[in-house]
Amino acid sequence: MQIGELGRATATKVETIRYYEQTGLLPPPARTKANYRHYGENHLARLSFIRRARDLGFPIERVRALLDLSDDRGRDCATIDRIATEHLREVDRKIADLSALRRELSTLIASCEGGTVAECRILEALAPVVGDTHADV
Amino acid sequence: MQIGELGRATATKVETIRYYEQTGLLPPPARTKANYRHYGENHLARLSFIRRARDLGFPIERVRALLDLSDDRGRDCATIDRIATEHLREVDRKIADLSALRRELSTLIASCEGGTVAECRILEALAPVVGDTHADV
DNA sequence: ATCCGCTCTATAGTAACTAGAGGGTTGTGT
DNA sequence: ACACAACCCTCTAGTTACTATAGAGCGGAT
Repeated sequence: MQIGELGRATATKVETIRYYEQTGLLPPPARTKANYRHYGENHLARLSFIRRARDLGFPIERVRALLDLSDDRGRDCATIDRIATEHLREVDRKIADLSALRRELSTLIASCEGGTVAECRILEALAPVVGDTHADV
Repeated sequence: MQIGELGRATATKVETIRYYEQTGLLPPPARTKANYRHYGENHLARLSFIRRARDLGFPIERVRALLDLSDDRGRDCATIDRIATEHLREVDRKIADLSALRRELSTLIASCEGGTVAECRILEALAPVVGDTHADV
């Protein structure tokens, strides 16, 4: 598979793929004798993961950490457990936020179908956490 | 509330808040006579929404569209319905991806507790959609 | 053989912050 | 009253994660 096809399969611009290779997120693929990049299934899986994780709001370094969980065969369970648990907590937080947003969007749509432009509480779906005075990311 | 306090309450750097004001995402607040920005509850709610929506991977323009749903009192139901339904679809997609990732993380953690560093299928959680040859965002 | 659409490298530009310089303000301590 | 830390201000420059452009090579179809 060449770069354009990989791009289409993952909704990624060709330039972005080359950028990921530059920054070491995607391993350099084999080259044809015309110096074209040649990708396989493993690249497809990895790039798909990167793109979708990015779409979910994980910064590059967090994506890299998730990929490392998959790559590093030689790490001990305690370390893997700690890192995975951390990620799990963040995933749960994101799911909770999305569910709240989903509920408000549904309500909004339902009230529209009912004919009334109801008061929109969408902002309250992602309301501030009370008492969260330190709130470091 | 002044800018630093608002920043702490929403885990946002002061510079970022001023940047959001510059770009029109956050309305300019009142000023004290020393020219300090002075914020109220509405700013807090709005900024919280912006930050959390950004954390969920929505680009600024999409956040703006969501905020407009909340702001624009004068729009007809058909328009609101169309936009909200679009957002809902994306939210559902994100929830599905996060749920898959959550499942794989849980499996990984469980296998660790079982003592074995099991084969990690985390990459497959966000595997490419087969036959998705166009895949535009 | 030539055209069109792909690929290559290298560099410059954009979006969304982030950090720093240089300077004013406000609350607390003596 | 004065100092001093911890705020705030504007303005500008730097960083991250792409995105676009320039200039050139490859490769299947006509």
